[in-house]
Amino acid sequence: MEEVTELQSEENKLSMEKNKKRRLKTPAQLKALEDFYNDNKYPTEEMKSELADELELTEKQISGWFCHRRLKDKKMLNDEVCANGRQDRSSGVIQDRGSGLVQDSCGSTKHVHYRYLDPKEVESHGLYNHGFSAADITYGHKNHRYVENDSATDNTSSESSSSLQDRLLCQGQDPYDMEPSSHVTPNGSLLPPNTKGANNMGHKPSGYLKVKGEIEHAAITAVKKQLGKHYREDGPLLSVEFDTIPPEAFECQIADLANGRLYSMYSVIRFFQGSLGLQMLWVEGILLVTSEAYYAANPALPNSPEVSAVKKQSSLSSRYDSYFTKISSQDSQMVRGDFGSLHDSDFQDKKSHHDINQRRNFQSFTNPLPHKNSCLDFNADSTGEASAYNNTKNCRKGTKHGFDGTRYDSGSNPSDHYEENNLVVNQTDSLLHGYENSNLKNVQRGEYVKSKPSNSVHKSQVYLDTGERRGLNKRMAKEEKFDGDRKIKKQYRDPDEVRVLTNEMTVAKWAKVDPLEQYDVKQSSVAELEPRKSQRCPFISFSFS
DNA sequence: TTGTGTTTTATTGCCTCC
DNA sequence: GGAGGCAATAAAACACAA
Repeated sequence: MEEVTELQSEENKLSMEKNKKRRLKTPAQLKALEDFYNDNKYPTEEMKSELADELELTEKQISGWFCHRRLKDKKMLNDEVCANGRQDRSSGVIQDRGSGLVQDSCGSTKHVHYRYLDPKEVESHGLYNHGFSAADITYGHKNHRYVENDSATDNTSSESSSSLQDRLLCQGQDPYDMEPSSHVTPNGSLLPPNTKGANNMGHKPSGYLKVKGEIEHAAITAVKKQLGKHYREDGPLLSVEFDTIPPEAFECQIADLANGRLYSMYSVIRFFQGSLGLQMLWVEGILLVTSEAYYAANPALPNSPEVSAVKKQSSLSSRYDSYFTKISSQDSQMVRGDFGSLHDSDFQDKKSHHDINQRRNFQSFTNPLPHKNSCLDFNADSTGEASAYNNTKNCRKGTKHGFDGTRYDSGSNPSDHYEENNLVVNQTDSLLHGYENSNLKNVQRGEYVKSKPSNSVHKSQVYLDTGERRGLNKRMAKEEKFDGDRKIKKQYRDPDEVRVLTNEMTVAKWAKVDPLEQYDVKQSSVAELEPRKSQRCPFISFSFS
């Protein structure tokens, strides 16, 4: 009898050990579970039973799996919120830290999951924004992710989570990009990117984050200062961090009906970025030029009526104005466009769907060396394939629509011709010599508001299909990255530009750390290089072959 | 090959709701 | 009080770099 009991005990022990030995679900099981989970996160007993039979698992296993799956979702959501919170704090532009968005915003209502917040990431990853806003983090998004997984062969929950996390965390290639879309109210207070952030009000970040918070208040003030009287309390929300130019901006095109050509809006933006060395960013409907030269006001905005008055405050802004003026006045055949229309309701919808991509993509459009960024450079390495699609457009745009007429005093040098893709670029000597000074001129403090761009250029939206767009974005990003690297090397070969480059890089580097210092550095850069500002304002003229 | 970190699975205790 | 869910924990499985 005792032997029987002992034997049973032994069997039970073995059974327990056998059961304790966890067994991985097969891919098919996981797929079925994931599919089911997508439809119903809380299956009933019957469902569990059916699923258990179907998958040859126990109901207990099914229940456990669903339980853990929900936990996983929750954890991932928290992680994402944390990531968002970190990038909010570290994006280096504008943020209201004092509002109480705290580091533990990812904590559950029950427990504070500090283990989900790696302090190291705050210092490392945190500096490289992930480009996810809280709005992006929805169950719908997740569901979509699972749907995608369904199409894959052997997709496990592990892979799905990894893919999402990759998207979240592996976008930090370039420290210059991907600002999240947190917002401040007109008075500068933070609109928490998530409700949990709000729930955690009262806590304050400590140490590094605390410092950041205080600094970014100043950044808000700085931008307000830029906006000056055009800042309206009742106006559109000022983005805490500069939104990147939406991909639609690069996709919408400007039609030159007379010549049967289309020029991308990206061409225009690239032109300003490259030729004028400006960093252009969307800030809630405002095209903001972060080198403090000017910003282009969206005519649709409440403050737009005041724009025309401001643009005359600076000769520099007048120059920019002239660009658009000439576009509108000289080329009457050009269909008039509207920068601001990028921010109409239609765009906003699109924007919400492409937030992730745009932040990711714009990284590639943001040249770390903006003052050397031009379509000339961009084309220099192009092979003529479609990957240079916008390069050509860029130059064409510049040629046909006022770039010639607004090249100020930079004489076109016919000898400097680069022919590529049926395009001839007339390179001015200013590109080679006085280029960086455009920054310096532009950097002068003041309010520069471009006159209504909507009256100057017109977009006729020609959207690529998703796949094509994705491919182009990818390719552009790749090329841009390569181009940027190449330009860095190129620039270092030019001793005359090394100093400027260093300054630029310093600014960029500092900007990642301290947005307030960024302003100081820029100003100091201006002061340091001020004596050279008499050089001709660089501009590039273009002409078609 | 090994150490380390991450993910997944199983178990357990606590809480809430009916 | 039982069922279901959540959260914590442990441990196996896995991935990956040195």
